Amino acid sequence: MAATAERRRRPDGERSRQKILRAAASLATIDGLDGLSIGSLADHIGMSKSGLYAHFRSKEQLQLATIETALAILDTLVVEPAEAAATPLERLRTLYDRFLDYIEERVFPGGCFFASAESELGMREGRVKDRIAELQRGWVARVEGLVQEAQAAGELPADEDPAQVAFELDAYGMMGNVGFVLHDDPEYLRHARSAIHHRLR
Amino acid sequence: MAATAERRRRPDGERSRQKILRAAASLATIDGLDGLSIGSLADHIGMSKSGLYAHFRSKEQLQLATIETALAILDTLVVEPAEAAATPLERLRTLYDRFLDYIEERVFPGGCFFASAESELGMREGRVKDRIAELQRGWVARVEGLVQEAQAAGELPADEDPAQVAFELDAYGMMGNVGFVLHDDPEYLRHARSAIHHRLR
DNA sequence: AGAATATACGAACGGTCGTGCTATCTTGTC
DNA sequence: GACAAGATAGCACGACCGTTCGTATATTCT
Repeated sequence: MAATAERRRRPDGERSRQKILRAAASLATIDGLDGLSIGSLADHIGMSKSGLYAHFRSKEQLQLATIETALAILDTLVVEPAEAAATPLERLRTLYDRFLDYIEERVFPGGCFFASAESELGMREGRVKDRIAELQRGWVARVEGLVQEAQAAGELPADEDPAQVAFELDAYGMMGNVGFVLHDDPEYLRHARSAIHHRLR
Repeated sequence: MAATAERRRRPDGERSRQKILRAAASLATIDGLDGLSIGSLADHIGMSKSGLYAHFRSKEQLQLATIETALAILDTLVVEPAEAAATPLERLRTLYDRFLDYIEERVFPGGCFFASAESELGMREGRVKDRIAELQRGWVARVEGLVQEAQAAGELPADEDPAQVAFELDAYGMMGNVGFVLHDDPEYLRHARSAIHHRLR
């Protein structure tokens, strides 16, 4: 009768897995999600290549797991604090304030993990690109929804296209990220903050 | 008497070189400037790896030459048409109109060559990254200068920070590019055009 | 305590990477 | 037509790539 004795995972293995994935998310913002190599990742955290590899069935699985790890970090640092704000407009402002903080604090050394991945994977094919595209759509949909809520609450002018507003807000964040990383100059983040706050006035 | 017999290049060699560099610029927008490999590039244009390599002293030299080739294409398709316009404001509008055309027409399969390179090389080091950063600064300086000229001509409100306006214009272009490539959806370019034209009103 | 399994390692695989060396064509100049 | 030099190809190198396998150790379950 179905002797499916599912063995439990060991805590040290789970700790290793988290360590691998956090390092992978960081290195991916420098070398790219594809440019990241298993050997250098193993060296970076002091593990053997085969020991690291055993946690995943393929490099693609490692990449997919890395994306989910980065997503959890973004949720904790950016999305969840924004959801705690009182009004839709405050949620929007907090979302982008926390987003720009998360870039400036170099949570990932190469800026926003997802901005990097979107640029890198734009023309690729496969599950990794599909997941990144899906998450980008989800982010835009969230912003667009908040804009609509703010309009319904009378906090933003109701005659503007929410999709257009969401596009512009995201553009400021994206450009702030790229400029800040490329020139190591927070001036770009100041421009982004200024543009966002002016747009949400 | 300096017998510096400068040996001339042969035209067939120059043709090959151009063919290589144009293909390299295209492939770099898919696989990245670093991800591009000499072997696959050689296969792609039907040449041997060593025959291709002989045109350059190293991969870095190939990358640097590829950047200059992409720059010449951008200049021809975007910058020069803009400079032909009558007023500063018209030059600004033409610059971004041609820029978005150049993305939409898929001059490079992965969108704007320089947008890709900026995102990829943000945290790298070396001459390739330095050149990309230099060109990005040059582009922003050009836009900022045009904004100042337009203000001096009374075509744009004089109470705005030119650097801020340039940041926002560039943000629209950048986001339009990334979204268009990632989702293969011209909606992002429409948003970019709308935002830019509204900003230059 | 003993059996079973999760974790980690070292070694090795076929393949591709960037990079040289050498030989063979092809072209322009005298 | 001879000759120098540019253009291209063939071949090989050491390094690294993702991946697999066998094995030793540490933990959990019976």
